[in-house]
Amino acid sequence: MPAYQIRTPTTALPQGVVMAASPGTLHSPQQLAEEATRKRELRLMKNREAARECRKKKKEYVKCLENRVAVLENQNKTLIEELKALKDLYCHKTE
DNA sequence: TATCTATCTCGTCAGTAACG
DNA sequence: CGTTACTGACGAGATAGATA
Repeated sequence: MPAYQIRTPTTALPQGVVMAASPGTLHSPQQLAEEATRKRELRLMKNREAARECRKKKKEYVKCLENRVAVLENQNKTLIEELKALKDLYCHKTE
């Protein structure tokens, strides 16, 4: 599992989703088919939401990495400047 | 302006890890 | 072991920019 992923189980049902009837109340093949369809639609809806959330998290993760790259590049630049200055100082001392 | 191409976005499927 | 959430891969449609 990627490091940016934190599992947080969701309990809320997506908007517009109606809970299926309890198993004991199903009888005819018609009802069974409807139940299967409902289950499939619910699964697709949840997966759709999950995919959106996953992509959002990934985007944020990438943005975070890009920020970190920028910070490190700046630090590197500063350190190079500092090293250069110290070298100059040292050279002039030894002359 | 019509067509082509590259890139982006979204939904779905399939596989996997984690949980109870 | 069954269920659930997460995510990589894929295909389809949308969009933007280039070219004749």
